[in-house]
Amino acid sequence: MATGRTHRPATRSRGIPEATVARLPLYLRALTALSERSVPTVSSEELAAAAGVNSAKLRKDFSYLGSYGTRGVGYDVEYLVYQISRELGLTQDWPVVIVGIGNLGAALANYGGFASRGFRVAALIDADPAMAGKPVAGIPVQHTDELEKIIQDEGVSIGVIATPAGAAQQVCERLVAAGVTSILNFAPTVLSVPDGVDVRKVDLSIELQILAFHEQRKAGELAAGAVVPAAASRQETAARRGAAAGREPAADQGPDGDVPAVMPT
Amino acid sequence: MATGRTHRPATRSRGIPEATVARLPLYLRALTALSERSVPTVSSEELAAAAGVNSAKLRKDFSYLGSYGTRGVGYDVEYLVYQISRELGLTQDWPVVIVGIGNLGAALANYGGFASRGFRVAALIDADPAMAGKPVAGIPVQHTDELEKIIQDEGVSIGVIATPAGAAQQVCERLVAAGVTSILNFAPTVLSVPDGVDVRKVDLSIELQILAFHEQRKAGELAAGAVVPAAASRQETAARRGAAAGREPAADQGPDGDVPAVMPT
DNA sequence: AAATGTGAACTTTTTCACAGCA
DNA sequence: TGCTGTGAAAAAGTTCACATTT
Repeated sequence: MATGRTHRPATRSRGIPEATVARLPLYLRALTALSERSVPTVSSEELAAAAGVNSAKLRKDFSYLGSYGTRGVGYDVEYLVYQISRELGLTQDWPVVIVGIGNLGAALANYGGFASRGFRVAALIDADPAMAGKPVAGIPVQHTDELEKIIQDEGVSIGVIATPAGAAQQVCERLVAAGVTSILNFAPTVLSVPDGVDVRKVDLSIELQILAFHEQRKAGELAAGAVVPAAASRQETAARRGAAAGREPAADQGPDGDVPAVMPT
Repeated sequence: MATGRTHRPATRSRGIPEATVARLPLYLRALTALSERSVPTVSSEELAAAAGVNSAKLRKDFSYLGSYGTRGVGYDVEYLVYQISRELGLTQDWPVVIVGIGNLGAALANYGGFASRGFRVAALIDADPAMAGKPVAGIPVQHTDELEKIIQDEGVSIGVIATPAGAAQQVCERLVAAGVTSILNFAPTVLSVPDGVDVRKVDLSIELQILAFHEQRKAGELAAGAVVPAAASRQETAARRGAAAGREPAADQGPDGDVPAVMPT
């Protein structure tokens, strides 16, 4: 819509598909693990297995970044780590504020994966005056009154909302007004933001509900000679509805693709 | 190599697209809010706005469930709440165990949205003997040794893993061996599970990295006459790479679709 | 008049399969 | 020979636009 350019990517299109972007952190994690084990190169097959995707997808994903592999050999681990990090913007410093230091906010502040990879917790903010000054994960909690000042002083462009649902929209608006342009929302609400502001949502109960949906399906299918030999008759099996629901096999995927099926037994 | 059933869904496919399933909890939440305000009916337009999607998508989604609306009128809120709940399997009781009661596990145990909507925290499990018996969110923590017994006794089919990454795969295998067939994984690892077991992953650092990617793009695009008038020159703007990257406008989406653009300013 | 439900067009994502290169 | 990189095909998801129903 907005841009008038609707012709085919004429020359070198820098447009990485959203689905690919969402998988880059996955590859990066797998690569980092390999790097720590001093593995010098890796094939698309191996890396794909480690990341839990299929190798064709991985190769296609990488092809959007450029030609970073060597035919007949594979990918240089260190080099790929660098390329993906740079593509994701992790070679720069991202100061982040966490608003709402309840149970979840504290967990986030303590979460190691946050601090690594270029993200730095610039401030913890809570509306409760009793929390002010109290250190969480070694960082003193500051009062909401300070929000705008902190964001401007630290140059924060990414905010994390871990407040109750009722406070989220208001916090969001203050963050945005102060200059934040990317928000990670843990509150179970739909946030309204102006154009140009990115919101990503993490919702625990939604994930559980999706699992429940598939779980129910499995219960309904257990008569049709499916998998899952152990303990299958535990549910009340309320799945009475449409006629014999002969859909897919029971195997299912995670949020963004495949889950490698490796029998541990 | 588990199931041999690969035939096509023969007759009336009860197959609800995965993307639709992922949005049902969103609709349900919006509907529940309307229900609490005693709103009797709602149009696709209104409901879509509340859920943060577009109305055509919502109607299409609902069409997979059946014809639950009334032309010229809209949808009966209570009726839809019931239908979606049932479709998601939330009309039955889902006992859930949470393994790993650190900061995050405790946050999850305390999270209200968990307990509502059919999910019941059947047990909190931690490997630390010092935690045993200590109540979290009113539920005494039990030791990992009890894991199998709890799952069998309570008929648990959904497990939540909130352990450190190093313990996750092992916990996962014990859960699965004991009969769990759906897992919500908060540990930053790819879990290997047998066929027929569902895994969904929630990964805080991945979400942040995706935000960083888009944030970097914005910084690189700010020369091209984009949006974001306020405080735009804060980043180091390392985005020097491909030639003039004239892609989309700066507006972006969340994990599963649209973000309503409502200027608060 | 208003709003659903849905074929059809379109877009995005995944998968296939193999040419091409080290 | 082995593995990448990628066109082309297939599948999944989204949006359009309007016939249909209340």
